Formats: sequence, C-alpha cells, structure tokens
Amino acid sequence: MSELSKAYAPADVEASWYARWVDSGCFTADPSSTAPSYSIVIPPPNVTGILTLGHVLNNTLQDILARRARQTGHEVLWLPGTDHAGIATQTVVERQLRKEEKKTRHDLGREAFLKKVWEWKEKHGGIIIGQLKKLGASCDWSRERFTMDEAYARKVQEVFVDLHGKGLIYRGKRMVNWCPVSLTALSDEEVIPKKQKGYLYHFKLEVVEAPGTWLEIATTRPETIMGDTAVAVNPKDQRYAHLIGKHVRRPLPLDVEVQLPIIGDEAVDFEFGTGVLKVTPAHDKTDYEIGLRHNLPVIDIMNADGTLNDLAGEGFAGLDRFEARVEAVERLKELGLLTREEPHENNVGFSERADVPIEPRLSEQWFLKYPKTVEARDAVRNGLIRFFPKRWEKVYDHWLENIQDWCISRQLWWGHRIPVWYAPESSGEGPRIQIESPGEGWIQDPDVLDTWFSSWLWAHDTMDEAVRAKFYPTSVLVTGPDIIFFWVARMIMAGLEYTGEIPFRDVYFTGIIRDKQGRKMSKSLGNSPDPLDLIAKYGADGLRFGIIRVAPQGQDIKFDEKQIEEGRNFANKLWNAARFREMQGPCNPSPDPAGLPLPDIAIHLLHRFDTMHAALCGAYADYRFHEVAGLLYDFFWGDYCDWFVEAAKPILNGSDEQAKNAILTVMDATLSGTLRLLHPLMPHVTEELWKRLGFQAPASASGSGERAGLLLYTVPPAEKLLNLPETEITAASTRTTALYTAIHAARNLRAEFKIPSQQQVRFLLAPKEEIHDSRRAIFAGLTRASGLEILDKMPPAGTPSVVTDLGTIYMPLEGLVDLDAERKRIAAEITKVEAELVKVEAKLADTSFVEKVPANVLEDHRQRREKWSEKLETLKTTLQGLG
RNA sequence: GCGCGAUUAGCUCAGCGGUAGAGCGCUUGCUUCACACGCAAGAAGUCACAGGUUCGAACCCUGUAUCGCGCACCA
Repeated sequence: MSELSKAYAPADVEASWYARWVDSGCFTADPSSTAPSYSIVIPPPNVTGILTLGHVLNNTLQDILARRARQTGHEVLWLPGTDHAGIATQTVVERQLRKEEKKTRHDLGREAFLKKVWEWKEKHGGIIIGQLKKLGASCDWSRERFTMDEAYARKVQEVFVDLHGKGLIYRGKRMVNWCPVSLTALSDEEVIPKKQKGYLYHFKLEVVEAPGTWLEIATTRPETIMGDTAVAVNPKDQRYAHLIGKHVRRPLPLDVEVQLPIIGDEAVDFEFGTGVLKVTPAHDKTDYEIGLRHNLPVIDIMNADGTLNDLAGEGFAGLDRFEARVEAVERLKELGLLTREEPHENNVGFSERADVPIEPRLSEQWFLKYPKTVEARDAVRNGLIRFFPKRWEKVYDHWLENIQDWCISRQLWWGHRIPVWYAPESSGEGPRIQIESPGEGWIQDPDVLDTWFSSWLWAHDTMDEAVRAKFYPTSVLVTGPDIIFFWVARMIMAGLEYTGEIPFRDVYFTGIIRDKQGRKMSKSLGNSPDPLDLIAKYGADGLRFGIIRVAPQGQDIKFDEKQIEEGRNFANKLWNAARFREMQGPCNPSPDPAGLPLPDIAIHLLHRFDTMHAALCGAYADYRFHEVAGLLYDFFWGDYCDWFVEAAKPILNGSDEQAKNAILTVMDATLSGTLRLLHPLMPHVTEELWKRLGFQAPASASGSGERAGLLLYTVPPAEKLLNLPETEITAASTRTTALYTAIHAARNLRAEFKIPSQQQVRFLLAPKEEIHDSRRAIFAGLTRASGLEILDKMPPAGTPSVVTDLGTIYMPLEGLVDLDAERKRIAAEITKVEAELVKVEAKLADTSFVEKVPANVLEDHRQRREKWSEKLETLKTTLQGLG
C-alpha cells in the first residue's frame, strides 16, 4: 500500500470509485431479490437543466437514503431520469434557432422543429446526468427514464384517453392564464403573483339619461376600455343603485359610439376605488363571470402576443398592451375625462417561465377534473402518507379542499401531443379521442399536454411490471415544497387512480437554498455558484457533507461557501486520522475489542461510539439528516481525534505491547465503524480509506468479502462495539471524564500563566483518590508536562492551582510566584463558584421544587451542590494559604 | 384578509421544559513526530418584546413587533 498523502486530494479518488461502483453493478436493483425493498424515484430534472445547489441538496439526501438502505440490508432502487420540460426546452431551442439561423419555429414547421429539439436533447440532455454522477449519486442508471420515452409517452396518452372516457377531461372555452410571450395557456399553478407599483386611474363618464350626473370609475387597466361592455355597481350601494338600467357612453375608441348599460352585480366591492367597475368580459376573469350573468357581449381587443387588434380602434391597433395603457391615459386626458392618477400597489400574475404579466384570455382549452381528490386528501390526513416536516400537510390539505380544474393543454410543439383527432371537413363526424390516427384526412389536435401531466405518472409508469411488483409503492419522495401542488399532490392522485395505491410512503421536503441576502438562487441573479466548481475545489464529499450539515429539516438554507469548506476540512481530518493509524502498522481487517484488556479511555470511546450510533439511527428514522452529520462530525473530530487519539499517544509510544495492541484494535473498530456510518454521507473518501486501511466486512455480513467494499457492507441495526456491564462502563466513563476535565483545567492554567506551548511544566496533584500511573501519563502527555506527580509536601504559597475532580492540581513556577495575582485569580474563581452554588441551593431550598421535581433531576441538583461546595471549600483553603 | 415559518454569540445556524451550544470570525500561544484544510486556551448571549402556565420557560400558551413564504383578493 502506498503511503497516504498529507492532504486528501478528492478528484482522482472520487472519479475512480464512481467508475468502480458503476462497473460492479452495485447500483442496479434486482427485482427478484428476497431482501426487503427500498425505492426512490428521482424528481426528474429538466433536460435543459444544469445542476444547481438545490439539486445537490436534494440528490445528496436521496443518495444518503439509498446508501443507508443498502447498508441496512435492503434491495434498493433509486430510479433516475429527466423531464422533457415543455416550455423551458422549447424556449431554449427557439432562442438558439433565432440566434443562429434567424428563424422562428414556424419557419421550420412542426416536424423539422421537433427534430431540432430532439437533436438538442441528445446533445445537452445528458449534462445534468453527468453532473449527478460527479456528485456520487448511486442511481440505477440501467433504468434511466425520460418523460418522452416511447413507452412512457404512450402511457401519458393512454391516461388522457382513459380520463376522457371517464368524463373527467373535457374541452371548453374558458378564461385561462395566457402567456403572451410563450403564446400558450398556463395552469393556475404556473402563475406567480408579484406585487407591482402602478396607478389607479380615475375617469368620469356622464350618465346619458341624466345629463350632469357623472360616474367616476377607477381602473388599473385603462387600455382595456375599448373592450368594456358594461359598467357595474353593487345594487346595495346607495350612491349608485338608482342609476342601474341607465347608460354611459364609452369614451374609447373615439370613432365608435357605444352606450354601456349600468348594471348591478354583487361582485362589486363598494369599498374599492369609487365603487364603480368597468366590465371587460374578454380581459378579466371576474368581468367575464359578470358578463355571463348579465349576458354581455364579449369584445376581444387583443392579439395572442399582447398587442391590441383592430377592435381597439385607430391609434391603438398594433400597440403593445403597456404602450396602449399610456396612450389610453393620454386620450382620457385630452377628453377631459381623467380625474385622478393615484399611486397603487397591486398583485399581478406573472408567467412563471417567461416572467411577464399573464393576460386573462378567453380560449378553447382542455381541462381535467382531478380524480381521487378525496382519497388523496385522506391519504395524508390519515397518515397513510407522512410529510416531513408535518406542517406541509396543512398546505396540501388546503389546496385539495379548494381544488380547481386543471388546464392541461399547451400551445406548444415540444411535448406529448393531445390524442384527439378531428374529422375531415366533409365527413361531418365529431372528434375521436384515441392514440392512433383514425385514418386518412383526420387531423390531430395541434396542442400538447402540460409537462406535469406526464410527470404525475412518474412514480409508477417509469417501472415495468416486475420492477413495480417489487418496488412500488416507493419508500420516500425527496423534493422541494415549491412543487407540492405541481407534482406531489398530482402524483398522489395519479397513483391512487392508476395503481390503487399511494405512490410513496413518506415525503421529505427540503429547504430552499438562498444566497447570503436571503434571495432564492436563480440564473438571472447570477447568485448560484456552480456546484461543479465547488466539487473541483472541495470534492464531492466535502460539498455533500457541508451542505447536509447546515440543512435542518425543512428550513431554508442561507448558503455560504464556508460551509462547504468545513465539509472539505472534515474529509481531510478523516484522511489524516487514517494516515496516523496507518503509521502505527497494519490494521486489523475485522477488529473486535471484545475480551481485550481495555483502558478507561477505550471503554469511554467505544461507549461514546455506541451512544452516537443509537442517536444516529433515531435521526435517520425522522429524516434529521443534519443531525446525522453533526453526530458523526462531533464524535469523530472531538471524541476520537481530539481526545482518544491524543490520549492514546503515550501508550502507543510506550513499551507495553499488550496495551498498545488493545488501543490499536479499539482504533480500528472505531475507525471502521465511523467509515461505515459516514459512508452514506461521504461515499468516496470512506470507501477509499476502507480499502486502504484494509478493512473487511465480517463473514456474517451480507454482500461480504473484499469484492463488495464498503458500499454493500451491511451494518447490523443494533451493532455495538462495546459489550460490558453498564456499571463498568459508567465507572470507566466517569473516570475518563474526570481526567479529561482535569486536563482541560490544567491547560487553562498554563494559558493563563502564559506558559508557551512547547515549554514543559510540572504538575503536582493532591489526589482525591488513588490514581493509576497510566492516567498520570495521559495527563502529562496532553498537558505537555514532564509529569503529574503526587504531592508529598505543600508547594510554596501562591503556587497556581486548580481544583478538579482528580484533586487539586498545582503548577509550581520556580521564582515566578506572584501572590497577589494568584489571590485575585482564586477570588474570581470563588465568585463564580459561589454564584453557581447560590443557584443550586436556592432551588433545593424551595420545598415545592423538592416535592415536585422528578427524582433524577433532584439527585442531579444535589450532586451539583455537593460538587460546588466541595470546590468552594478547597478554593477558600487555598486562598487562606496565600495569607 | 387567512394560513405557515423565522427572530438565540459579530456571521450562519443547532437546541425546543431541568447548569445557554456548534462552525466560522475575533483575541492569545503553538512550523508539538496525522492534519495550519491543523492544535490548545480565551472573550463574546436580558435566547425580539409583553403577559400567562409551571417548582422551573430559549423551549408550552396568549398577544405584539419585524422579516420571509403560501393562499385568497387584486376594478
């Protein structure tokens, strides 16, 4: 074995291990396995996508779960894939087409354009998959899926036909959210409300039947006046009720003279604006509904791209809607009708993808009345599906309670084409809902389906019969709360409808990663670091560990590169601890500390490991990943490196071979144990060290032998490194804690007296009880002292001292005794101890405390009082000794 | 308007009834024979505010404030 280098260099290690895992087929799920199954379907990233920190978090969590499940003896399927992402992908390819060939998709025609998109997909679609591999994702790549795979696409169309047959899908002319840039309808979920600063324009109109009476109207959209077909007031509004039935003259367009009826409708809020509403049925959802109630004509004055059409009249036709707004205000001014422009903030719906205000538009679309809404709601309400964190259950429930039909058709080309065929003109037949063409002359619906209409089948239609039999329902879904409606809720409904089962047992919602200012990471802000750069700089393991460690359950994460640096540092710490072990000679491949004469520090360490392991199992059960990371970090860095290894050095440098051997075995057991438990989080470095140090799975473990390596090592659920009677463990732990605390106190004493680290000192101990030589050696080693000698006569008055659980420790400083300084120091210490003592005593003096408190807490307080008063006594004696 | 979250050390955040924690940053000392991506020591907090419950509250309850998110409204 080559010697380990001084600093861990992740790049080569990570690449070579990943290749070995894939080659050995370790990630490939076996549907015929008899082991219990564990499965996850990846939230398919967009084919256009590149890896973001959000993906890193999300997929690291899934990888941890997958690898942990392998370790706990499961047959694991982590099914990967990508999403065709209709609008996003089409937009990217169209942009490229415009840039490189100065053409639009219409110049190419549907077929040629789609060919381009497929070419683009073949070329770029694998990027994000490659990036996931760099991260170490243990997906079953042999089962990679794409939402436009032939088989999958067929399922999507079958579902459409089926739901249509059940009467749940229908076509209708409705008010939809129209994106004037993408030129397609959108679902309600794709509309993002944004606060906008604008104006509320007030203008007045004279009542035709009552000259001299004016109605003042407030609107944020004067550019739609040309589409107005009524003016509405609330019939209960005393100010205006008497005018209902009369008319006003519509001011625009100038060359068309139209009288609008004044109608009464309950939907008008008389608190808002002037209490008079202009009604534009073609360009506002509420107005459209009012129009239906009052049988109003509908005048559509806009083109699909948000420009105004000829019905808007002279001077407006051809203008963009926002230019038209300015123009309309000008005209009203000229007419002397504009009375006021009042600054006004309102919410405007923006298209999620194109980031422009959507336009309410009347159009013919396909809609879905969701299936299994009640069952889907109950599945979560009744705990059949569990959400982590639980609070999202309420959000989910609320959405399902108020669910609206889903507009599923999109006026795009890239996607699953709607399986509806229209008859040749002459035939007079109605449309047919089927996948294959009914024959010559039939024309397929030009629209495609909303991307989510394919994603909602992801949990089951990515699997074939055999795989589904073994791995469906899946174990857990790991995703962001931002797609709880888009995806999670819909998948639950689809699962219930098409498999009769829930698609997953648990849903873990990650937090959202934000920048230092708390803003969402986004391409446009340029505030999202490239994870590949971070991997290059800190290693995939460093990135994974760093991000997991700061990602508490469901809380948003403010990203700071420092966090990743910590992850890298931890990998390096691990590396160097292994390096140190390697320098002591070969490791025991299957170390077992049982039966060895273990010193206290070893018992203490092994017990700490077992305690940590138990806590870790609990943390996994509730998906508290950051706790898993924290436990391993604290145990390894603190308990193992800082204390145990340092304390063991005197023994390792000593001559007692038996003691040395015991220490090395304990190190091997702890190191290999840590590598195993850490593997799901930092797979590459742990695998590398496992191999380099020569550890092996015991023969009893499944996936045994050298072939499998760490990836397939099965950790027994209740594995313990230490099997000793409880009393023995407690005694050894107490002694070790006392020793370590004393060491800390002595180091503090050194620092206070500014003894340089390299300078040796002597410590003298007035022991409280017998103390073994080996413990004194440890003490000396960790305090850089020549020794801890047992006091035979009192040192000179004023010798710095500290009271510890081992006894009082003196640090003789020849010729440097400063009585006054020492007096002050002790006095300060007394003040502190007294304060603690007062607190404890006050509690114990309180009868209701003593009566009501649980026994263990009471005992705890009593011991504390004991300890503090003992310490106080010693300190007082010392102070007296100083004269 | 309704709902949800956050408010703890300079920063980023854990903790969520029984002696206030971590990492970073800061101060001091260390090229100590695994690691300066390190070691040791230290300073630093009325746990947003006001009430309440409790023997005991950062933690539970009620309210307030500030920030953020979602839903609804949005003329």
